[in-house]
Amino acid sequence: MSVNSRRTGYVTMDDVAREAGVSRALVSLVMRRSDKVSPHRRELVLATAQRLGYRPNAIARHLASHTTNTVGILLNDLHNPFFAEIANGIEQYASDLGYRLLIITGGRRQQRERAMLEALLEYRTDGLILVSPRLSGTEVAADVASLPCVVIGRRVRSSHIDCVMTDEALGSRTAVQHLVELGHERIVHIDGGQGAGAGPRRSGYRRAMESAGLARTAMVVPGEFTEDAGVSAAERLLAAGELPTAVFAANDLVAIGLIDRLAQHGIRIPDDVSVIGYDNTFVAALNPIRLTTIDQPRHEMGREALALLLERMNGREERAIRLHEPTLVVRSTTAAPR
Amino acid sequence: MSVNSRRTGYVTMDDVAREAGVSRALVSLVMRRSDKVSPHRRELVLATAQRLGYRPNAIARHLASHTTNTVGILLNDLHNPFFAEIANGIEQYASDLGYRLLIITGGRRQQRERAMLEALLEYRTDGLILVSPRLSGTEVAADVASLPCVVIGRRVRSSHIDCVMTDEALGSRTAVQHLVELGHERIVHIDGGQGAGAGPRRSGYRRAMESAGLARTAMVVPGEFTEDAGVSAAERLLAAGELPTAVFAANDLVAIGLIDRLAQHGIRIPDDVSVIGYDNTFVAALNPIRLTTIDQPRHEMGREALALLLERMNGREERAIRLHEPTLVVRSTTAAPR
DNA sequence: TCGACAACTTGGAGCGCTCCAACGTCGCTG
DNA sequence: CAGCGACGTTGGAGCGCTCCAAGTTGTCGA
Repeated sequence: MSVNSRRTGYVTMDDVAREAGVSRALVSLVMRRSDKVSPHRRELVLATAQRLGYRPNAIARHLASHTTNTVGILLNDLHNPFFAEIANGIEQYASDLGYRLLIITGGRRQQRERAMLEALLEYRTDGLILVSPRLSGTEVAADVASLPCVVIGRRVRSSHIDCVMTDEALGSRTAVQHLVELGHERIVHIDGGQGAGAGPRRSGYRRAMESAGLARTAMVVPGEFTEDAGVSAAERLLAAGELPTAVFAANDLVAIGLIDRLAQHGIRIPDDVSVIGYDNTFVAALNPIRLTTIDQPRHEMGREALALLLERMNGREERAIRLHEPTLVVRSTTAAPR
Repeated sequence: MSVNSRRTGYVTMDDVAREAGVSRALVSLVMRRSDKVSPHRRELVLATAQRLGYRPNAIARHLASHTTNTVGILLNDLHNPFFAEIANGIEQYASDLGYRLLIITGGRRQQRERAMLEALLEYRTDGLILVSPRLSGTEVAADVASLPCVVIGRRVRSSHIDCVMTDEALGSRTAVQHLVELGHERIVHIDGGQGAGAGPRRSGYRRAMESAGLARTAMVVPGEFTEDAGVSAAERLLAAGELPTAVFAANDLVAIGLIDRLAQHGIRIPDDVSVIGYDNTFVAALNPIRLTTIDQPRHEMGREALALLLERMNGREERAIRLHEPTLVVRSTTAAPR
């Protein structure tokens, strides 16, 4: 056993080189699949590496080459299917390209998100994708400075950060229009509070109601992006006495919580109240639920974020904003009012 | 601007040292929060680092210190809530401890899982957590060799690999017993095919049926861990003519697919057929679904896997197997047969 | 047969950090 | 006032790899 492998427990490039009787540089070339190595030598090196159980050390490679082949991802919350599906989209494309993902979740608190972002930056990944970050735009921009960076789900005004978003205003308008076309007038919006995208959805709702001539019946119930918030909102509506004929929920989870509580009170969906969600996560598609909702192409958005990142790495300087068009998915929770 | 920062675009420890008029080693000590630095110097260094915008390079640190403070996670599929919830459990504990997670998903194919594991190993993470790997136990054992490793969701017989599992046989028995106690006799099992845990659940079902004296009515419908498999199974049952009075599905998704298709045929759940799932992912708890199921403490399992890993890193030699007790969660999809 | 030119190889200088032996300094003790 | 720890601090030798300038071969036409 060589000196090195005795030290660290790992076989190193030096070990392979010594054993194969070639130089370390040659082994390096073989490992990097250079075509400047004669077939004979290549085979010799590969066979030796195999025999010794050599595995390249990515850490050392990264340090020496100043490139990591890794993209850092800052997620809000793995638990939320919306984020998981975006991550999945990134992941699949990345692994096709031979990129690795370093995933860190920021958790609910802004404070922690900052710490996590800080940690992520220490890894010197080739780029960064932030999914619905809670941090302020200026803070993000300052932190990531020179690193290629793409933000998903929010607009960040900084010339060196790209954004992948959906047109939230259009999404809201589409939702409201769908309900209006069915004949609804009393349409309530349950919002997403501080969450990313909540603001634009809320104002989109307001404008859509106005342009439909329904400004006077517009009403926003404060919420959050959770099922519980939907339950609370339902209770609030029930307590208020007269129910609206339709509800536009900030996301699918809110819609589901709402529907459940209303159902418990004998209110039928969509007969008595129509409900539309947002995101079209796989949960909305589940058959016992069959929620009408606004689709965001999560998979595609993840994929595109990575694509933009690669463009940046390859030198693109000008800023890119990708605005996806949200689309209406009609299922079983909306119908004409009685 | 120093030589270094001009080269790589980053401020290095040398830059800070030079600027502060101390040695690089001192800066290193400060960055590692050593208490062998005088308060005066510490402050000087920190202030200088702050001023220059210095951020430690984790890559270099890892190479020099032979420890990464990072744990590698190999997940089957981020999209499946079961895995996402386990990852979430690991993540929360890890970030409390200051550990990072390098998450890689193996995807469906075994071939790709092998490549991903290989890639993960190159990162020389301090440890490895494999969640329901598809690779054979011997292959896993050979690959991870000397690295601390914990497998979740499956038994791997290798003295240097720990396992965190639930007692699948007990889970199956619990499910069957619940149905038997309600008065069911014709209980069918839809299995998980090749997936991790499918085998033990299947045989657990068989044994439970036997000991309930129902061996003759036992029947296994081949499936997979997906909603679609549940749909197919439902069609198969419908085509077979006489329906069982109860179904034990391999997991929640299968149960949901099954319920949906049966419902489409006018079959009421649980009035006509009782259905019980497995996993108790958050989907099962959603109110429009309210699936009776067997709970696996996913969060806790993730947490424990990491805890075991840390023990290994701290020198534990003997093997640990943690067997969690699955528990019955009764909701609205099971009842006495008519 | 010789030189030129490919095609391959190689030594060595880093990458940015950790770690350790060694080196001041000091305030004290005898 | 020499001698001695204790405490801070430092230089330098790596960690395992990449990358490049500088060899070393081999081939081929003149």
